[in-house]
Amino acid sequence: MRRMADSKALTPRAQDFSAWYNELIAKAELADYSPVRGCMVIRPNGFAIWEQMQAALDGMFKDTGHENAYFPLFIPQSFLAKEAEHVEGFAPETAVVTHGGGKELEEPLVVRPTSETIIGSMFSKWIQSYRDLPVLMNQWCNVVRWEMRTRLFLRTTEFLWQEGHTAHATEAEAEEETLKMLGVYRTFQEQYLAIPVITGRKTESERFAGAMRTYALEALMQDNKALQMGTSHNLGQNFAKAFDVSFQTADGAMDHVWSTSWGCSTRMIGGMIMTHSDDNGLVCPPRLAQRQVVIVPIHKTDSERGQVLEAANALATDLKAGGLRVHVDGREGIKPGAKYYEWEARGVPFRLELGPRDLTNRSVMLARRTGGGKVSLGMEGLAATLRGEVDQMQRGLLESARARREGGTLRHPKSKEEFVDYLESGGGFVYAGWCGDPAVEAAVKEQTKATIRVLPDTEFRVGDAPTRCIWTGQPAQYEAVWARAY
RNA sequence: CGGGGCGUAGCGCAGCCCGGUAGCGCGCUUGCUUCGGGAGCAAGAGGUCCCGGGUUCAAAUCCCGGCGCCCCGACCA
Repeated sequence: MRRMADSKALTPRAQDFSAWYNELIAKAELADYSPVRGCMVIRPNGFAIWEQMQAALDGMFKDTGHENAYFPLFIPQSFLAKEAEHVEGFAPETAVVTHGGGKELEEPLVVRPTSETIIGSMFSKWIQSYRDLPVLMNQWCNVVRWEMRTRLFLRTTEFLWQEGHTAHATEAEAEEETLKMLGVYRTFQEQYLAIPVITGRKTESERFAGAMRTYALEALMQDNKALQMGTSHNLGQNFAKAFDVSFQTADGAMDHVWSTSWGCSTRMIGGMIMTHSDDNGLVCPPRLAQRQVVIVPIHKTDSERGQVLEAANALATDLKAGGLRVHVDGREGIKPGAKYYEWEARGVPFRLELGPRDLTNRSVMLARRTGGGKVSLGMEGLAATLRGEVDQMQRGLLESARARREGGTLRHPKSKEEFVDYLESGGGFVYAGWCGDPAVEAAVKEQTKATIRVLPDTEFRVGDAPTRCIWTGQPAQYEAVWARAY
């Protein structure tokens, strides 16, 4: 009995975080390995989460004036080369198609690692006047980056994402857009994923290849490693110049547009897993759960079964009308306990147990995936009660994730030794002064494996900014957040 | 690309050292009994032992050569 229980349980996080992560994904049936190295199959349970994310983000993009479009998978190889930094950054990780229809192609085609180039070439056709601006587009698509080492959801050769691409008449407008979308991501990640993020600027070493400035959102996972949850780039006029995206201004002059791009991907699913889940399996924030409530009917005899199932279905109908996503698990031949374990592993936020005793009492047993055991509830007003539970769990997940992050954060170490010790002993974010020298970044990485995740926005800082670089003791140019990262 | 590990039933593994009819657990199918925290019994289905050579009367097992995957390091959403 003991052994059987063990064989069904996940490796505990404390024992081996990486094994736990992989086993959880298998057990919750979120994804599986493909026959092709480095690629993943997203299974229905995982894809449903992605669909919830897409729906929420897509609405937010449209609310901010963006339109969806679709640009092709294949990009002429020469396009990448038009922006010097861009080709240097992406060439090593592209997949290239050399043959089609049994013949060698005149020009090889790159499978898109991102679409700035093809979009730049199209924008140059479509944009003539300042009256055409701004152009605010987004596309949902797959991209391919030939990675050396992969990990389900966090880094795979092919992944799903959205990439927003915009063109503006002025630098200020482009910067505003870049920051606006960073804010949209932040709202989404806090309100839906329940993941607290730090926003800020990337340093030169982590700037997007071809961008003028890159901003990012960084979250801290349960193992105290940082995960980049999305990026937003002010591309300046770099791609506009490379692809001649120019327009006539109101006073008749010619200028190149200022463009932006921003993206976030299925990696967020990995971030969600590593932020909230526990040794029993996935914990899915209720706003993103395809099934917020699962009803498990309990019965002994056939007549009970009929009655209980009927009541369960009626309850489901009622709750659905009340705006909840509900599933009745009427499978036969599986004991209720087995169903409990299964739905817990899959991250369903709420379980309702409905049996003969409940029918007599006009009650139902509620079990929460996080934040408390079972309680008996009356049937009256249950939908409203559960909507309240959804909100409460959603807030609770964000709050506890924020508390955990702050617990794993060191602000302003007193010495270089304290800084290094913290990073080397499995600590999370460290806020410390930085003189701005890239060589310091490299040296810190060499010794501690930690990098500057972000130069944080003001609101994430506490107290007076450090005056000295933690590494060199020189005057600090920036306050930086350091961590080991995925 | 460097280091480590592993390829045997859907999944996890044993068997290999010491060659001789391919096994165990979970899962799956059918039936009966069960059902408020991972059910029990009974009967079944399911395998080119990663691939290709070689040695041998005989290879999952020994030898040679490939391939693949996972984990740990250098790059990356």
